[in-house]
Amino acid sequence: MFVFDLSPSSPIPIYRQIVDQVARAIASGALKAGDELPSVRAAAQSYVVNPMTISKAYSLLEQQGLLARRRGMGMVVSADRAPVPALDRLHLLQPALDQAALTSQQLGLSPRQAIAAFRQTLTTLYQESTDE
Amino acid sequence: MFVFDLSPSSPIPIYRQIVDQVARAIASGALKAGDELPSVRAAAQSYVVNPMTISKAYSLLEQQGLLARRRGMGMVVSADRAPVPALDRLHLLQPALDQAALTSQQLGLSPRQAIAAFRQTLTTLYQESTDE
Amino acid sequence: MFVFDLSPSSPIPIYRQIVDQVARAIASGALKAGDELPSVRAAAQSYVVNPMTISKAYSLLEQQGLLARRRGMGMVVSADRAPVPALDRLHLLQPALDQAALTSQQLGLSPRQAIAAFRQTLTTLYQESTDE
Amino acid sequence: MFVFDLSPSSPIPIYRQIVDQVARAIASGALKAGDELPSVRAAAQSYVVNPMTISKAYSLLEQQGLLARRRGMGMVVSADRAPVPALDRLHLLQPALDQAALTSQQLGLSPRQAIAAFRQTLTTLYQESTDE
DNA sequence: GTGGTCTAGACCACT
DNA sequence: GTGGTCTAGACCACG
Repeated sequence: MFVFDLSPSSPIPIYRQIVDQVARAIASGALKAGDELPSVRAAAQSYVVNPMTISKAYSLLEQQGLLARRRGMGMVVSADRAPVPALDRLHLLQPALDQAALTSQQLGLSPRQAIAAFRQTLTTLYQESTDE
Repeated sequence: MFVFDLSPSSPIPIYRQIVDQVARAIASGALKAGDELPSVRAAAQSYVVNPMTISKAYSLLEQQGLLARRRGMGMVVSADRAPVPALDRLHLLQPALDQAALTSQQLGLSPRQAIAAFRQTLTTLYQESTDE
Repeated sequence: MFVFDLSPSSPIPIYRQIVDQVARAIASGALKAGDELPSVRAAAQSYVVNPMTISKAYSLLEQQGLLARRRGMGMVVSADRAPVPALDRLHLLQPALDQAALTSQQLGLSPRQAIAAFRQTLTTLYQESTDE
Repeated sequence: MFVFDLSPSSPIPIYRQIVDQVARAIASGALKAGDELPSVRAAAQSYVVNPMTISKAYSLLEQQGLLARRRGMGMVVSADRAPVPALDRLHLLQPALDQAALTSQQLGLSPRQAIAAFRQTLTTLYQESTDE
């Protein structure tokens, strides 16, 4: 069963965190067509969140065509979704890269410096997840 | 005169866009002590923004000690601000890098791919500003 | 044996689709007194539907007096049902017409356009069923 | 200012009624780009509905690109929406026509009868709105 | 059991 | 003033 990683204190609304995580999990293939998601009530209890917050996230994902409702039987990953090819996944990363590049430029840093810092950040992050 | 780059449709509030851009310009040395900023009225008119929004941004920058209010003469960059050393500027870049790295990981991309895409993004951006 | 035309993805609940179709078939004379309906189990298997859904639909039809339960032998169309006169059948059509007319008006279409489109729709539909 | 026609007793959820009506009004040209909608609070008070219900409808319309948020200044009809050509508006009517045609067929009515009844329905409805 | 809708009311952010 | 988010809790429809 899929696990969310929610930060209630983050400025990003909870429902948005859920939407983003599910969307990325589908894009990366971690969630496949037909996979079930935690029920609204179960997720609400697990993450100590109001059921409506979970429901709102699921509804948005349904509208995007990523999830499908099975009446009375919960939500599943939509059938018509192939894992997104790596090239398109890079597109999903682009906004974050644009932001970082712009900030770097406005700070007067060189591309060399920015890339070095990004490499360091990536290394640390990916190592953490390997450690677990 | 300093020029803002504002996107009303961005999820980042307008006043925040202003604050960030001014702060970075000062950190990078693009804005130096004594440099004048556009008046609230002028900026509001130029960028089709509510004057209160400009004013709020200036007030925040004043609170941070980056700008100083000269009565009847608009805002100027504070005198006591030396350009921030490159090492500290990297710290200002870190949040954007964290976001990009996290997104990359959730999309199932390799660090190699992410760095290559970031290098490309930087190259394009820095070239544009050279062209002008 | 009577055939249902069920759309699991339709916003109309499955049990309602069944009820409506059987009721209309009886009204039009397509189903006559004594005609048998598929057993709950058979229908559930054929249409990949929860048996309770079929059962619920049959129960509703029984309540309306359209179907009769013969113990151990499935459901049959009630004996006391004469085909509904055409005038009354028009009444059963009215809600669908009301909906179409209202939509047409809200879209700013002329009655002329709406009727032309409806005629086209009917022609296509009736032709299809003749072809089979 | 745009006026809704809400039926709290209808099986169609209130937020859906709002979404449909606004979408049709934009499609028909009754609402034009830049037109303002009633504020969430004002509408909630006028129609004796919870503000969240209005807000939900507006959010859905924003997602569809029909409405745009002006931060702190309410919702307006999105700028990039030309009135939908009549041909496309007929497409929006099609589902209702399909439903009516199918019902008519299942009732064993002739196309002639169905069209006559539809014409009558349209005439009554359009006259009513002229009378007002 | 499942999700959907709605309410009442609180708090926050933006302009 | 504007809309957005979240909660707590009720009720409904579907399978």
